[in-house]
Amino acid sequence: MVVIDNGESVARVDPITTMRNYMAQHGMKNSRQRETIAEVFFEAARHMSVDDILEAARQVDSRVSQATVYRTMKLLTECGLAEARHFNDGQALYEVGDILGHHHDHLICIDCGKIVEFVDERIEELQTEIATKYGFELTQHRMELYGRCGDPQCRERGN
Amino acid sequence: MVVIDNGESVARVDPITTMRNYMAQHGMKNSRQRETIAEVFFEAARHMSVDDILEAARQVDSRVSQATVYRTMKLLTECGLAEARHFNDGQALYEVGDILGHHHDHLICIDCGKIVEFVDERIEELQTEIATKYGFELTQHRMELYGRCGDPQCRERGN
DNA sequence: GTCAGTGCAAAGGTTTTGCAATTTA
DNA sequence: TAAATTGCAAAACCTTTGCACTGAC
Repeated sequence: MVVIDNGESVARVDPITTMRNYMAQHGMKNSRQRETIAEVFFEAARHMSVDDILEAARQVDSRVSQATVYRTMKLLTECGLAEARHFNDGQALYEVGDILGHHHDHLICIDCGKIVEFVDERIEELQTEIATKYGFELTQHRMELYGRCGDPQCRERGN
Repeated sequence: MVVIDNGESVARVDPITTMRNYMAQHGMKNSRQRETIAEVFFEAARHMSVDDILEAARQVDSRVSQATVYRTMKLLTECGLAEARHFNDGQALYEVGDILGHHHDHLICIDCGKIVEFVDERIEELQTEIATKYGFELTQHRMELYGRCGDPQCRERGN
């Protein structure tokens, strides 16, 4: 169960229920694999690649294939329950969607790969202002800051 | 010839000269293909995929291969003369680097694919502030706003 | 003449897809 | 039982790379 507190009201969204509703509304059938994949993904609640998810799902049920993970994550993305990120132009990383957690942006260490999530309301407001200025109706945005984290334990790439 | 006006001083950077200097400093040889590719890329000065660049280069010199375009764009990226963008997780789009044009962010129409470039100093400042707050030394950032452009001529995707 | 650059095609990595078999409702 | 889902492997897609040949210095 995830709680969203947007400062005005509190909504409770259960991702598994949301997924089931979405499937029902779209003439889709549920399956053992989809439930397993969704469970491990929402339980971990962190940035996971398809292979991470596959590995975790197989610990619960060894009969899950990579293709099904790809298909299920696409489904969850369509629901708005998951979002794909491409920080490094390699494998996509999935994280829980805005409707479950708070929207946030990312700060990524170019040496150790550490990812910090943050929100800054001033930036959110400026983004809307800029979109409006150019006649756009904003639907989504992506902001990623890259730098060196300065952590003493930071291991440079290649170590 | 590209002019950079950063508000304090004005520098003139010729990309072809910069590329030649870079190659000389790195024990590389120039070639007919590299000059052709660089010429068409800097002349167009817009977002171009590798295939766009290949097509344009072949109109000048039919003996240019895709592999050489990839290799040359990588070289130009290392020089800072070009930057790769991945707006849609498909083919990369290249644009001229910050040292040639002003740094800018992007507003992308999700219906017609139109790309608007913009700069907002307030956002630039906030980004640095946020990175500092989390102990990061900012090296680079990426901000993309997605929405509907509201243009009457906007053709929805798939048309 | 030497060594870097090229073109080609093959290989690489990630994601999608066709299809027969299976599972769900 | 009909229709959607699965697993497998092949294909698709973008990009990189090995190698013999070409071309720049």
